Amino acid sequence: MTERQRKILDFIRDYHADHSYMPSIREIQLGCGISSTSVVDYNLRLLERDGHLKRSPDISRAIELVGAAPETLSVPLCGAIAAGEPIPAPEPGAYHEDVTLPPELTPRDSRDLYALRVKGDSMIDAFVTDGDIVVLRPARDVPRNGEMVAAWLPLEDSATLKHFHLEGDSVRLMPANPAMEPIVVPAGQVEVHGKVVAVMRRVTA
Amino acid sequence: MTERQRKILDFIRDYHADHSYMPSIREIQLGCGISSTSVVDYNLRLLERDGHLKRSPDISRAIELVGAAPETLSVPLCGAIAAGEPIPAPEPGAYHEDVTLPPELTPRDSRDLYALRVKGDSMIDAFVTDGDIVVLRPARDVPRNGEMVAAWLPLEDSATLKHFHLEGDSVRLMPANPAMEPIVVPAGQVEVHGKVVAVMRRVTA
DNA sequence: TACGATTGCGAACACGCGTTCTTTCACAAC
DNA sequence: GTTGTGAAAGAACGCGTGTTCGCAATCGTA
Repeated sequence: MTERQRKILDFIRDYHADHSYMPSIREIQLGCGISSTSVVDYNLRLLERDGHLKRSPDISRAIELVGAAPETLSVPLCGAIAAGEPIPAPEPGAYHEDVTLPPELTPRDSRDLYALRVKGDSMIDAFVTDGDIVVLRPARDVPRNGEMVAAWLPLEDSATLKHFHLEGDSVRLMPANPAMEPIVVPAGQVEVHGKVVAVMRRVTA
Repeated sequence: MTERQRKILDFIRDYHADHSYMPSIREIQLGCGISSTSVVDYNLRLLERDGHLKRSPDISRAIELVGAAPETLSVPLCGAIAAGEPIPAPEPGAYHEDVTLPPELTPRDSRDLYALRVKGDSMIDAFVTDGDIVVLRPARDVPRNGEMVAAWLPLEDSATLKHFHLEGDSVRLMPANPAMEPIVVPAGQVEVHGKVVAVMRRVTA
């Protein structure tokens, strides 16, 4: 990519950040110190050929930045998970707010994700503490050993975040802290509601 | 707000989500089933008066949505922090990529934020583990007791994330795990490079 | 009923703005 | 040399598009 093309691309990005609409060719011309609109058009054509942007012919300010899409994903914050309380099912429409997921936290398969706010310090053994937001994917199959899951124990009426291990007919729920005892229950006495795919925490201190 | 105005606002939002540029008045006219452009202009004028959007006169497709800003914040990912290595200073321009911060993780004062990727498990005692992204604010004053900080020990040539406690002339760096020993050093032998304001983790298992 | 304010409609106007044509210059290939 | 190509410049063309003006329909108020 030419120096001039990079300058044009940066200008478009900045312009789009300031206003939320796109610059015209003549504004790009002035902003980048180019002496003709045809040169801007020429370079925009090359930038479109290389996939850096998309243009709609004959339409004013119709530039789409393709690579710069923030790709943020909104997932419903369905409630809270705390020791002794059931895990809310990911019911669409039953949530109050959305959590915006940055691309760094977005997994490959982003369907049906939901988020829960962690209440209490009952899961600190898995690097998760009070106030954290955990992002979960509904468990459609048996988790692989070692995955962090939201496990629901019907007999004890309690839920917790643990590492999942299937050993024969029993499930071992491993805390991350070796000083704490794992929970071992028959496979029929545990329901995996979701796998943890991301954790977010705002440190307020 | 009129039914028609709400319809126009929704159409603009959808259009802006599809393309990244704004619709023209005539496209709003067609999209909302309005029979004249002047009606669109009239309602846009009202919407601008009520603060729902902003328009730049005589400029094509120059509509700015004011209330609908996702307010995501990009902060530079300046490098990694690992035991035994220095903490990179937040040098502008020296970073390679950006991290998008969702509004849930954005603090009130969002100036000069920077992010570091945690390498190694040397900070697991503060709910932070390998691969996490920590967001820091440069320490402009003495942290309050209890704040999580990135502390740099010149004598040991090492950096770590700990809870900060100032006690007289010495600084106590407290791990979150009571089973581990705190570090107590004279105040002159520790530099606080930044306060942790957020933590993000993608669980890959 | 009368009247002003609000809302809506259609058409013409005028400028914004993408496009295109011509020309120039540098550089490489044959 | 000629030819071809990428990059740039300037000017003109013409459609895209915001703006405005006149007029009708509706509604509240006196």
